[in-house]
Amino acid sequence: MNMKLDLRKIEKISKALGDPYRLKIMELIKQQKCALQCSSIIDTFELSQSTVSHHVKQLIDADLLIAEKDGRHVNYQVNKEVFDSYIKYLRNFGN
Amino acid sequence: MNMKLDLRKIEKISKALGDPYRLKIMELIKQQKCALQCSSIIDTFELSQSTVSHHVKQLIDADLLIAEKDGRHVNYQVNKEVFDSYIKYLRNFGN
DNA sequence: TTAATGCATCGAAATATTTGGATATATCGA
DNA sequence: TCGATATATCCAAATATTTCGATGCATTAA
Repeated sequence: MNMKLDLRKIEKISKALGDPYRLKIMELIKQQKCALQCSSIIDTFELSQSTVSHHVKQLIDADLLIAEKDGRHVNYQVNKEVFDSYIKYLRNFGN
Repeated sequence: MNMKLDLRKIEKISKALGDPYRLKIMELIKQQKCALQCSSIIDTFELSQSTVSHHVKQLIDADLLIAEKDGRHVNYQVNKEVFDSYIKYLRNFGN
């Protein structure tokens, strides 16, 4: 797909990744074979439900996560395409 | 070199990249053939010297920039190694 | 239909970040 | 040496983010 992210978007993605809980949420979701539900995330941290929801929302707003509603639950998946585009941008600075 | 960054470091790097001025500073420095001086950065933005200095400091603290003193000036360079390690970490999420 | 569950949103307090002025320090040029 | 230049640091104000309790809303189970 190879989308081109503008600077505003790069900033948003970076900001979303710049928090320890959000990084751990990403890792949790990555480690799942299948998509993860929010309640599992809540069980993992010493954070209130609303705080976890807020963090997850930021990851979704940055398009790092894809949310899929499934009845009462919501399943989250890593948006690999956006990660790839972010990495592509960062490669400008590396090798 | 292939250094392994811990989560705390990943967070710091992400946070450093999560600001529009700091992203533009990185781009400015990248675009230089040779290293850039702080005064050039200040001329580029509508920000005070102390604010620019503060932003540059955060990039240095995250090891995204290498500062080299040269008389009255300081030259900045992108730390490609750290970018590569950061990209390597992010690749866990992408492809 | 009603109660319970899963998640989102609102509002407010606590905390962190951003910003610029003032000042410090080091170096250069005259 | 003395004044000017380049950058860093300190402080405080402005702004943004994080956090949680309360509440709302949709869905499922009884």
